[in-house]
Amino acid sequence: MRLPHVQEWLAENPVDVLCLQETKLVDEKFPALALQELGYHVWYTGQKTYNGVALLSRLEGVDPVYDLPGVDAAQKRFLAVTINGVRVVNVYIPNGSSVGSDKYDYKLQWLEALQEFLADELTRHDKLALLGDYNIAPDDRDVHDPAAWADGVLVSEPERAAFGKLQQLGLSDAFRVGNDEAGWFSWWDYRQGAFRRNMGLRIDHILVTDALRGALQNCHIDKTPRAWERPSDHAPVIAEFSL
DNA sequence: ATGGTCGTAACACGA
Repeated sequence: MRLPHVQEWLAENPVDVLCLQETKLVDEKFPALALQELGYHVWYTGQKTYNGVALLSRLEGVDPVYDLPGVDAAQKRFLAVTINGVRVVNVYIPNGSSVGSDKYDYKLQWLEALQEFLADELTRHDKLALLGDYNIAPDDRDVHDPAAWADGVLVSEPERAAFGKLQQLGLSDAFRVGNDEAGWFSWWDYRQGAFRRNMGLRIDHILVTDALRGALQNCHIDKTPRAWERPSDHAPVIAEFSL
């Protein structure tokens, strides 16, 4: 976790809720105090070197869940907390490595388990947001070079179908509520000067129920921290609601 | 050209 970057970003963007993925820290090493000092309640579940998710909130939260039922609990990729009546579900969906690999099969299984979890949660929560690193570019507008990426991991039809099933549960892609343009990305490879050349993918998303969609004021991607020194390869997605 | 970068960790691996 790049704590100085989180602190610097929050100073400019004092959001009510922040979801982090790939913290890559065991819980004993999570910088809870530094974030509490900024006025946040924190929840986190992590492991050494890989995965790890965290959730920050200015308001108190209840009913935390630290594992997605039905998948390997050793991989820390899931964290749900209810804040101000909104069920916030933070996910780090598996990357999948390459189409046809064991990791790809695991990704599709994980997405199936996520759909089942959400179908149940949605019976109890009118206002729900599913957000994080999905490792899926929903359609070709979300890919800098669709021909080069065709059928590869992050864009393959089964992955996009799984994303579609999440939408069919009644969830809307907040970014697409107000923007149908191609060429807006949230992740750029470290190689080949990909960020400078805007060779990216939009794989980080905020999906919301209709009750939240009605309160959505705007949704955008902040490319600023991707240009910082030693950055994350992702850029934050920001959604604003009037609740 | 089946490459390239990054971080952690270890001389490889996952992203």
